Amino acid sequence: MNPRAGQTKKRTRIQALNEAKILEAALDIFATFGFRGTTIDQIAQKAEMSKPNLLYYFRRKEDIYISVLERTLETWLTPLTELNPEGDPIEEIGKYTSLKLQMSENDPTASRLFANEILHGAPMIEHVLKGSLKSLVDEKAVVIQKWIDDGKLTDVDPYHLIFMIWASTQHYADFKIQMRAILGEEVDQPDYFEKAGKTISTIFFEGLKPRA
Amino acid sequence: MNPRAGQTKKRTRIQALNEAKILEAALDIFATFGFRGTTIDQIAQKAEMSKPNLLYYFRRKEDIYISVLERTLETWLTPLTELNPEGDPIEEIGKYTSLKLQMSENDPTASRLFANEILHGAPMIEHVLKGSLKSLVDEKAVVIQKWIDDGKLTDVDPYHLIFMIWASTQHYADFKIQMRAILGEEVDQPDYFEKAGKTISTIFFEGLKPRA
DNA sequence: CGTTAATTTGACCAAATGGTCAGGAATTAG
DNA sequence: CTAATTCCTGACCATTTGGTCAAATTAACG
Repeated sequence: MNPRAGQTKKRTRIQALNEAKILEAALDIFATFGFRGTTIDQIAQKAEMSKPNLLYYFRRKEDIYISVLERTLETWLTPLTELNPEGDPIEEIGKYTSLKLQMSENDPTASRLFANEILHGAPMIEHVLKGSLKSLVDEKAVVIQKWIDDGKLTDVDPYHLIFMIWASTQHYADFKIQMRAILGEEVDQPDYFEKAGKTISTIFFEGLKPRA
Repeated sequence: MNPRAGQTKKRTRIQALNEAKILEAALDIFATFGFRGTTIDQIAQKAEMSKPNLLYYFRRKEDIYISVLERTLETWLTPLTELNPEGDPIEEIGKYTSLKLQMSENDPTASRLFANEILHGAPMIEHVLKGSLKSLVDEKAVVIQKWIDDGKLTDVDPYHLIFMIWASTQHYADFKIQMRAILGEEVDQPDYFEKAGKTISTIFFEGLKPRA
C-alpha cells in the first residue's frame, strides 16, 4: 500500500529510513536554492534514490518542502521559549542571544531555509508566523517590558529588541558568504563565532558610548 | 541594428525608455522571486511588452539580472562611503545607521534583491563583494578602530560592528513579512520605522544595561 | 516456502520556460 | 518623401521539470 494514503497503517522500517533520507537531503538543497530553484531530481540524487521512488514517499515537491519547514520550525522556536521571566534579564537575554548565534554556526541551513521562505513572502508558513510565532513573541515581549518597568533594562521597545537579536544572530548564517568575501577564510575558523558573540553582547549590553 | 551588439552606436530614445522600463520591472520581480523563481514572461508583462521584444533588449535572462544588480549595487554602497573619519564617531555611526534604515523603508526591494543573491551563494556578484565592497569595508574598519583606540567608542571588533549595523537595518526590509505577521498593519504605519530607529540607536549607543 | 504487500524503476507525458527567427510595423535620417 | 534602420510580434523550438504508471523487484509474514 502506498505510504501517502491514509496514515492508519504503521510506518515500515524502510519508509522511516527513506523519509528521513529525503528530508535531510531536501533541507540542504532547499536552503541553498529556494523552493523554485530546487528540482526533485537534485533531492533524489542527494538522497541516493530515483525520482519516482522519492515521489513514492512524497507525492508532490511542495509536500517535501512543507515537511522540511515544519520539522525545522520546532527547533527554531525552542530557544525563545526558554527565556525565563524569573531569571536575571541581562543573563537571560545573553543566553538567548548566544543560543541563537550557536544555531547560526551549527545549523546555518535551517536559518537560510527560513530566510528564503520569508523573503519570498512566506507563502507556506504564514499561518505559523501569525499563530504560534506571534503568540510566543507576544508573551515574551510582556516579560521584557516588565523587566524594563522594573528598571532592570534600558527602555527600548521589546518587539524591536527581539527583532534586533534575530537580525544580528541570523545574519551570521544567512550572509556568511558576504562575510567570507570580506574577511576570507577567517570566518570558517572556530574562534570567529566567539568574536562575533563578544561583539554582539558588548553592543547589546554596554553600548558603543564608553561608560565612565 | 540590434542594441545588444557593439556599444559604439549611441542609444536611441526608445531604447533608453524600454531598457529603463525593463530594469524597473525586473528589480521588483527578481527581488520577490529570486533569479530562478522569476520568468521572463513575468518581467515582460510587468514592463508591458512582449517577451520577444524584451529579449530584443536583453539577450538573456541573466543579462537583465546582472544589470539590475549592478545598478542597485552603486546605491547600496554609497552610505558607507560617507562615513567621515573627521566627524564625531557616535554621530557618524548614527547617521550611517539611520541612512541604512531609511533605505530599508524606502527601497526594500533593493535589500531583498541582495539578500536573495547572497543567500544563494552570490554567484553573480562574488567578485564585487571581494572587490569594491571589501576595500570599502576594510577602509572604514580602520577608521572605526582609530575611534576605538582614541577611547571614543567601546572596544568592539569594527567588522562585526559593521555587520551588526547591516543586519539590524536590512532586517527591516528582508523580514518585513515576518514582522507584519507578528505586529500586524502597524508595520506599514509611518511611525513604525521611527520606533525601529529609536530602538536600534538606543541599543547601539546606550546598551541594555541601565546607565547610572 | 509461498503469498501478499511494500518498494523501486524505466519509460513516458504535459506544461512551463528560455530562447530563436523571419518578416511586418514604426521610426528616423537624409 | 524615401530609404535605411530600429523596433516589435506571432509562431516556433528545445530543454527542463513536475509528475504518472505499469510492471518488475524486494521484503514481510504466516
